Amino acid sequence: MRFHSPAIQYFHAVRRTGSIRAAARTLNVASSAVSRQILKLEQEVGSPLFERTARGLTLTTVGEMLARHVMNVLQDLDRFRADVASLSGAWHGNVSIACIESLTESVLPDLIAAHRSRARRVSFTTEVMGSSDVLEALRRGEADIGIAIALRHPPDLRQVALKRFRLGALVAREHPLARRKTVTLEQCLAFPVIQALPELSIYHLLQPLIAQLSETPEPAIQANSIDLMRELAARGVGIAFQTQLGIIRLSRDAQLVFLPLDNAGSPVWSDLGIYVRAERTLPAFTESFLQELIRELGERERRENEAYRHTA
Amino acid sequence: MRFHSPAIQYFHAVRRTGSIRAAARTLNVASSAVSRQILKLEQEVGSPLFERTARGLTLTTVGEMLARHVMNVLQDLDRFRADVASLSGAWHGNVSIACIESLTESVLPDLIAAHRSRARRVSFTTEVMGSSDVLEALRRGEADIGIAIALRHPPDLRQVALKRFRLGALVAREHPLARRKTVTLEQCLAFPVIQALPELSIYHLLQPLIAQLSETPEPAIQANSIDLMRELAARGVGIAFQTQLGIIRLSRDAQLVFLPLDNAGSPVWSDLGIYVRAERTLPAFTESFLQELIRELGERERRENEAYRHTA
DNA sequence: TATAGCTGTTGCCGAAACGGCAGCAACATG
DNA sequence: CATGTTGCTGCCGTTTCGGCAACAGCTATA
Repeated sequence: MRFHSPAIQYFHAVRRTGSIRAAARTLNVASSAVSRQILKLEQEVGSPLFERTARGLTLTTVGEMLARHVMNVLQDLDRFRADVASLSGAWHGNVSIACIESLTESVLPDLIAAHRSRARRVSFTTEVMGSSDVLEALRRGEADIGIAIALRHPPDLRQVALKRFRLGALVAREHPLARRKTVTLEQCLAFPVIQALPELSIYHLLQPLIAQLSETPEPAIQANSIDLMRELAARGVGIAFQTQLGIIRLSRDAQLVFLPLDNAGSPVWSDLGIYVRAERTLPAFTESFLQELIRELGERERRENEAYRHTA
Repeated sequence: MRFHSPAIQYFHAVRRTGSIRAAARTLNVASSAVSRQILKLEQEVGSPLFERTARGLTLTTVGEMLARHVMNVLQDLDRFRADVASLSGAWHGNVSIACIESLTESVLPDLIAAHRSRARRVSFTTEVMGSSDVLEALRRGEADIGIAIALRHPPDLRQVALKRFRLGALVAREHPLARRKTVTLEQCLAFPVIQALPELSIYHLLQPLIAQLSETPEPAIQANSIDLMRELAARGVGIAFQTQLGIIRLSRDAQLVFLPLDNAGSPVWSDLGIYVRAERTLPAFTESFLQELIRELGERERRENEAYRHTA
């Protein structure tokens, strides 16, 4: 099913790899063929699409415009293929997800497992990265669905859902604060804390609040792994700060206690956004999973708010 | 700028004309070339795209899926072209509008004239038709922007705005009812009325209300032209029913009086929707006009509601 | 019922486009 | 300075595209 000019596929490959020869390798054609298609494209558009450097090619402004169009075409072609396939009963395809680390403990594995048990021929590709990288991966067409801390998102992305979860402190069961129902930032800073590095979005959520306080946190540990921070907190090394998306797991082996964070009397929220490329219609099977994801996150949001309502 | 396979353009032409030879004529190529491209497409998709009749070709289910994809591609190509052109300062293109008749008296001509005076190189194509035809023209890609009575719209269209205007009776200045501020349907039916034929959406707005009444309207005139109905009302032939979108014109040569309609004590609304193909990003100059259109209709909605607030 | 006009399809053939190979110059890295 | 990388370009065989003419099937008209 290759009814599109090879030029646009070659262009797409060159944009992704940043090199004509590398693109040619992934396409299994000679580099000269790729080079000529790019030159032909530039001639027809009437303007260079790439800037040539000794290392390879980078997009020009017009090139980025074409990249946007080409991505629209190729993604819509995927959707068309899926539509035709599902017409003959074959509900299969790949859902590619880019998300931040907080989802990996329970939300995503639970959902994927459940979905796979129903639709066995839908495969998944998941990649964990920082919030801004999630948005970038979506823009570049390297993921279908993105889950990230809700920052200001570029206009070519669409926020299909926004769920808010309480930010909280993770402390070991033996920790002096463990008996409390909620904690404030000030109370926490009296103890050793595990700070998130700037590459984690928790850093950007807490930094402005810490800056407002007079005291500076006692230096303990800085880390860039949610998982590592959790394990450190469990060993009593310090207090970690996270959004609480793993209630089930926590209650199972109750080594850790989650304490919702209060600031100036009100909860500290962490907004989780689900994103999709705006100029795109998702294949049916992807859309189906997306709806389940939204529903599940909404469910967890509701459950958490219920659990901590008396602490608000 | 023809970097897409000729196959999809040929397919698009065949779908529009419903015939290979006709498509070939509009494309200035031999019909055999078109025929072969269609056959090649069908081979690559693995399923027939058209049903062959003696009169020509009609789309199969798979064909309609491909038509959707091809339309997405071609419309996005148009947008890309416009984007590139506007990069070099050339802000030009064509805006194609499909709308119902109520807009032709003042809204559309005013807006187009104003827009043309600012952006002289943006041309317009306007076509007047019934509400359901407006939606169909959008779906078929024959118009960029559609304005119609807000019915249930198909999922492949997006309602970008919804404005409500009061439905009212148009009577000549000398008409016995002309002095009233509002009228009810019952009051009107005591006089000769000009009924809209089912092809006009006013028919579908009024019919359920008339059906609720015990008395049947006095037969007078049935018509399918908003303009004709207005002129007949001005000559005292009967009462016409319309949405009031021409305040300015009416106050200028006050031959006619517009009486907001009341039914069971509450106003009768006529919802006007602005539609766009859902799977599409509009070119910048089209989007610009669309925003002006929404603003203008919102403005008129506001003004009318103000003018008749005391009658509500 | 015969005819004229329409439909899509197919063989044939020249022209255009595509792609592979090998070699070029320019630049980066060691 | 040597080596490896980059993109680009003649040369040439293969594939694809498109035009012409002819064919079979259907419809409407005389």
